[in-house]
Amino acid sequence: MSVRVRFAPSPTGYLHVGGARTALFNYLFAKKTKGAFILRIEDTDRERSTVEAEKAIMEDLRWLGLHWDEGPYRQTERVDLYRKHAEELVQRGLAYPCYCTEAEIEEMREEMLSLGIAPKYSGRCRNLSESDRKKLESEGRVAAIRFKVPEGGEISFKDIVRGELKFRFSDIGDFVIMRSDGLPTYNFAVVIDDHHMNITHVIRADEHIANTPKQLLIYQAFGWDPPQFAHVSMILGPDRSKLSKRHGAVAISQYRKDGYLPSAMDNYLLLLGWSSPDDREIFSMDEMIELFSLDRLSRNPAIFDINKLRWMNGYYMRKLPLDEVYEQAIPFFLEKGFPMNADWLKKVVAVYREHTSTLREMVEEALPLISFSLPFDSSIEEELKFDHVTQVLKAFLEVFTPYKYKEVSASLAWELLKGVVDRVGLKRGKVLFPLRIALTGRKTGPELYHFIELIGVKEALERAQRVLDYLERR
RNA sequence: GCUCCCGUCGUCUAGGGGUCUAGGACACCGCCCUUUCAAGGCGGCGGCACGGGUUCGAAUCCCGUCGGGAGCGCCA
Repeated sequence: MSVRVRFAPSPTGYLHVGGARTALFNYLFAKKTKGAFILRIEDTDRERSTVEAEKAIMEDLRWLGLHWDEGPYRQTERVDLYRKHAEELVQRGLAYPCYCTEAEIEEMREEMLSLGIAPKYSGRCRNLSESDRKKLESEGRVAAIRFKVPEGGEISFKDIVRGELKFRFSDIGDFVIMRSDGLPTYNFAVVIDDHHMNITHVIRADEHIANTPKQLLIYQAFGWDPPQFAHVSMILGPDRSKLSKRHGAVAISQYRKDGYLPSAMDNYLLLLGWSSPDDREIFSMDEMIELFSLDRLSRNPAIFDINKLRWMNGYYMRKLPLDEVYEQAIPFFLEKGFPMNADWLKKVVAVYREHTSTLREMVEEALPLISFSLPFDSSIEEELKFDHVTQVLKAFLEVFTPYKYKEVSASLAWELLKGVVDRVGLKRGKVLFPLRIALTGRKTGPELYHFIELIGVKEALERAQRVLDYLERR
């Protein structure tokens, strides 16, 4: 039987890094085994599910390059299926209607907790007679349906990443499978769907381990073969608790907005819980697919390290084909008001990607190319207070003026700059640094000759002249 | 409280009885390069949670302790 896996987010928020990693693992496994990757939207929580969230999640999955082969299936479009199966269980005596209210259950829960026993459903409605039911219904109570968990015994399964896992029935209370609003609960819908969708492997986060015995019970009740399970450890924040908003950005869309590349994101996520047989860490999507295997999944939780992501993103910015980085950078250039001249912008990318870590940073660094205004910030002005600065500017004007209307390459610009240095007769740094300040208004940036090539000699001369006038007027 | 999961450099990890003086990557520190910041090159710092076993031999196997995490919902 060919592999079929699914990613099943609930559309109650944006795709976060943990979900993205789960999706990635499923995707890689599907591609690796030439199986199918299915997208299923678990939207049975009507309160919190939104179509916006669903769209956002799909957009982020596409951005990451995790394209699904089937779906999206929505659980709210399949309620008849769940209802039918729930009724079957009731008829067979494996499930029963429960009339307890939320308040009553909460009360029981508190009480058990205070008594120091595991808070699970008491089974109060388990053995209701037909007349009891009628009476409760006449009170206007609407029933939920609970699964009847066997009294004694245990259930075990073999997890691909964790090995044999065992649970006692006595620790599991009768759990709701159909809510009083007629929609299935997670534990029920997953099983019905995974079975009907012929899912062969369930790759999901660690936090679902405790749900697995309940799901197994349902498989058993229907006489279905369960899929194989692979429970991946969770992604934690720096304080070792489950990664959440208070740890900083967790939404994939936020990383996109911050100027991260999807390829870097995928690669980094892969390393959070998976390692290659050799020491390699950088993989293209094709290589990931080629190398991925479930048996190299890590058992321990991983802390999300933005630092390494940043490094990796910078690495990808430098290694990826120029055109690809340029494509990704376009929105950032637009946002900052850069002129949309593709040839020129590609040169800008070629220069500025060398020393920045994100697209946003790269564009921010390149801002002096399109904006220049005096006076500079006071900390920058400090650098212009030396006597030799006017001398430097004059020498620059003299050397570059003959090239005012010419195309000057970076290498020619470099030759000319060396001429300026000679003319001033000071050390390179003494000459080039103030010149950098004057032309860019910043202390840092790419090599000056690159900068001059990018803005053109005419613009450079104008800037130098303006700074010179400004200094002399002072 | 109960159940379950997990403990190798600060972080991600390799390792699965001898080849471990524990390997790689990020971060950090230093040096080189240099026109600034980076990038790059070279080098350095740094870890098997603890205690008992088993064994000729344990990071690796077993037990316990401690620590961290998750679950215990008519959320998923």
